[in-house]
Amino acid sequence: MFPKIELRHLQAVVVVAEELNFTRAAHRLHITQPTLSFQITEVEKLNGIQLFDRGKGREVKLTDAGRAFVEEARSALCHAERAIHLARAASDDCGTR
Amino acid sequence: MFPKIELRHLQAVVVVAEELNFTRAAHRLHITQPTLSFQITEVEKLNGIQLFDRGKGREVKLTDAGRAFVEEARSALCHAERAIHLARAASDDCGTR
DNA sequence: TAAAAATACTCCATAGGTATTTTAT
DNA sequence: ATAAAATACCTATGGAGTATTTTTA
Repeated sequence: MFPKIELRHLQAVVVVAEELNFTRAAHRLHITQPTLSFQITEVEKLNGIQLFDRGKGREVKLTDAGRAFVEEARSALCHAERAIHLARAASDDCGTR
Repeated sequence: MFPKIELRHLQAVVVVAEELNFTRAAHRLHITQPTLSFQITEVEKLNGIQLFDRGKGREVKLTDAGRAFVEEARSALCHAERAIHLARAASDDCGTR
């Protein structure tokens, strides 16, 4: 019923998918590489899915499951931000009415 | 850039909006009423928005901002769940291929 | 006075960090 | 030899709980 992840996990997966490099992704997210590594592993373990192939060497690749996940994750993040923006806009309307 | 809330907050707002009663909503969320009360306040404070009118008495009402927020929050939660479902489906495809 | 939300406080789980190891170029 | 990811461990923040107070219908 309740998703076993938080927005921070979605954000993490999306950025890693864009960078295909944990170290750079961690910088963008303002967290350390081990923390990011753990977050991704957490998402995969908790939900029984494999999002990235990183078995062979240091090259990080999206799996098919990862690609599907990222697309929806982007939408979720987008709507979450819109929720705040629209609520702010509605509040401001009241202020200037 | 990064939303100052997590999915649990979105879930909390959505359920309170449906119940219009913090105690019942808390039950549905499997948390206590004070915890829920605090979560909602947190969302409002951190983002400078007012989602519920609960100044007068014990009647809880959605504000305009709240209504806008809830709609997007539902979408965000929906996409988050779909992210997991689709990823699982993609994984299973591989297994049965 | 009863029912519901808010407040005060306490505590523990866990998110995040540092240090290190492993691995593949 | 280097660059990047994983692992181990530790700490501190804050998420969640219990107890209590406030409020109004």
